[in-house]
Amino acid sequence: MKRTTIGAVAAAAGVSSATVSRVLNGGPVNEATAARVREAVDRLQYTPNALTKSIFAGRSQTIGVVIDDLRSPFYLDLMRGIDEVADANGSLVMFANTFRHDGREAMQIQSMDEQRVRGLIVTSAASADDRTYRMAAGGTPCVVVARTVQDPPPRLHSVALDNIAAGRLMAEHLVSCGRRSVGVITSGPRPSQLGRTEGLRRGLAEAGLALTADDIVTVDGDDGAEDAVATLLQRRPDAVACVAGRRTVAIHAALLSQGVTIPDDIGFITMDDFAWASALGISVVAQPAHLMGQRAAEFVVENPAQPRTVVFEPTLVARTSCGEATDDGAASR
Amino acid sequence: MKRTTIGAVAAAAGVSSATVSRVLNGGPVNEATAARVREAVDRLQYTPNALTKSIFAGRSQTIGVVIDDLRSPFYLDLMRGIDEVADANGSLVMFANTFRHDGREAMQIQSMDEQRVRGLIVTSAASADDRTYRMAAGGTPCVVVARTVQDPPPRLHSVALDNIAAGRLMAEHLVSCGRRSVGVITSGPRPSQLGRTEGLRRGLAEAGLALTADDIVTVDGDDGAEDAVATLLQRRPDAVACVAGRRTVAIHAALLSQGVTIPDDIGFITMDDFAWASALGISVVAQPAHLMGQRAAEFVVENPAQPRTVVFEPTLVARTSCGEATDDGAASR
DNA sequence: TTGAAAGCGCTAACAC
DNA sequence: GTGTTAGCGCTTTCAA
Repeated sequence: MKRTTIGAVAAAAGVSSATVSRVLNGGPVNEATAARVREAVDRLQYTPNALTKSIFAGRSQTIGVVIDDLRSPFYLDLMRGIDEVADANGSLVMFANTFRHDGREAMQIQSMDEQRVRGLIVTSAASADDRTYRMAAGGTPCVVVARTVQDPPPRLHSVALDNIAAGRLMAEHLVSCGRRSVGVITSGPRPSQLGRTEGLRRGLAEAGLALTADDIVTVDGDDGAEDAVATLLQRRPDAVACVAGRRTVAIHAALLSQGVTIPDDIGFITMDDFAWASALGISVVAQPAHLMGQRAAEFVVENPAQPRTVVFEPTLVARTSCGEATDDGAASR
Repeated sequence: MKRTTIGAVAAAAGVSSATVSRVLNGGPVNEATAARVREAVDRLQYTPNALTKSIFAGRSQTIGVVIDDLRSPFYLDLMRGIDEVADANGSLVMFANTFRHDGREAMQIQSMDEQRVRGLIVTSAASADDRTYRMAAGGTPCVVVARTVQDPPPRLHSVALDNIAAGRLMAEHLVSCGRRSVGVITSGPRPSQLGRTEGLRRGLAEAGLALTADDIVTVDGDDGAEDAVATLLQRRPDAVACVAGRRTVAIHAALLSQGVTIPDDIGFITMDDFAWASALGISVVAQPAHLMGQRAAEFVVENPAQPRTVVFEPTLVARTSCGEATDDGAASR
């Protein structure tokens, strides 16, 4: 199953392979010769080998993305943003899903490096940081998403969310809807989760409300949702704030299955907007995921040497799941 | 920004590059020499160039996926299935999103071919068929998803759904819930849509119910949902069947915004299961998307010469959006 | 404007 | 076991 090579085309057109290369990549070539070459390309159905090309360039035209969990609405939108600017820049995107399987991350990043990707976008845990540092040091622009890195070396950029502000937004909305004791669901001690929880704490504190360690529970995957919610409900909160966007479905289902009604018994707010949120009346704090993806890809394409960091502001999308907001924060449910 | 090459490692270890290659890829090497080489690899942080490797193999280890629209729950699950078997086979997946932008498809397939992907999985329109045929003819295993191809050449496989059965399932459920006049929403004259509509027609016919051309309207993107639903509602159907899974959100929203209540005024059933369907009580006919993705990737990995076709059976996931089902099909709402 | 030749980083024969 | 020598398919000097 031998493929047509540039040499075969050259032979068919009666020119040298250098000439074929020139007509394909735009060098100075006689129009008549060029026409002959193009005819041969068509006739032989020649498809240039991008792999070989990349050997010369030193790298491919592909942008690598190592992602946590494609199912999360946030990552989906992020991907679309990345894909858009990749496409606009003649790049393809190569993609690997870690499914939060630690250890897989490092291997996948390594694979991307072996593929000589034009740039790397990672949404993974800090565990893979040294591999990323190494890649950046090797000259590949890297972008860490959803997390800032301290003291980044050249070519290591980040695109993040102001998580404190996100938590604060949640708290303010909850308070303005008259909620006074909120339970928090987090997916673990990652920076984003910690930041949002801290924001929540501060926002609540400003209203004279305290958030104690007991008010915060950790979900362990979707399967842990029932347990987490049951634990939280024992403290009889009047609202639940979920700072782990990817667990929204499971937490919401658990809430309902425990027999509470939203927003009458309990208010509910979560992270990341999603298509069905509006049908369900679920209030959320949204990240500009699409924009963040675009920005990340732009960092790759522009490839600045100096490390860049951009922090986006979250926005509140108030619907009905926390009750009605009032200016003075009085209860209105 | 020169990268470490195999030659540099060889020099550092005082051996030839052939020996380095052997320790990396498992050839017969003296353990002492091997140790020295590995030390040099670590010290120099050598990352082999997968691109160059692929030149020899004639192709890369990457599986290409050209997808319609990542946002659709079906494609998301499909991707996860593909990714799983790719990962298990040491392959990465390279991905391009056409967003149904005709013409982009052909270009993206061409790009995949230039990347010498190990195999191609396409979910695209028939418009790109000749490019796919050509790739298959060139020796690259290709899998068309969600559509069967007639008279496939060697290495052109397909993974599809029994669309007629899907439509029939919808019809049967609707009928058993006592619905007698159903309106259908489709996204256009693609084989899958046509098949499901035909299945619906047959299923309804068996219950003595007719489906006329006026009962079928086409949505033009999410923005067309309001119009499509308004048109359909003028005929006062007692149920709406949406055979375009990707439009579920928009159609559902349009239904509500026109003031109908589900299932009291109108029954609603759609294609493809999704995480929130259960919270919303929406009945669906589901495709085994995850399995289909796995199967598609397996065809690529196994690379049989003979064209293979596998047609999956859809399943009904009955919830509450059509009312309660009864055995005799009497109304029960 | 074109061709010959060198070489990108690696693997695969073939000797030793 | 290990080194030498050819390439893989392409681009890129350098002459002509």
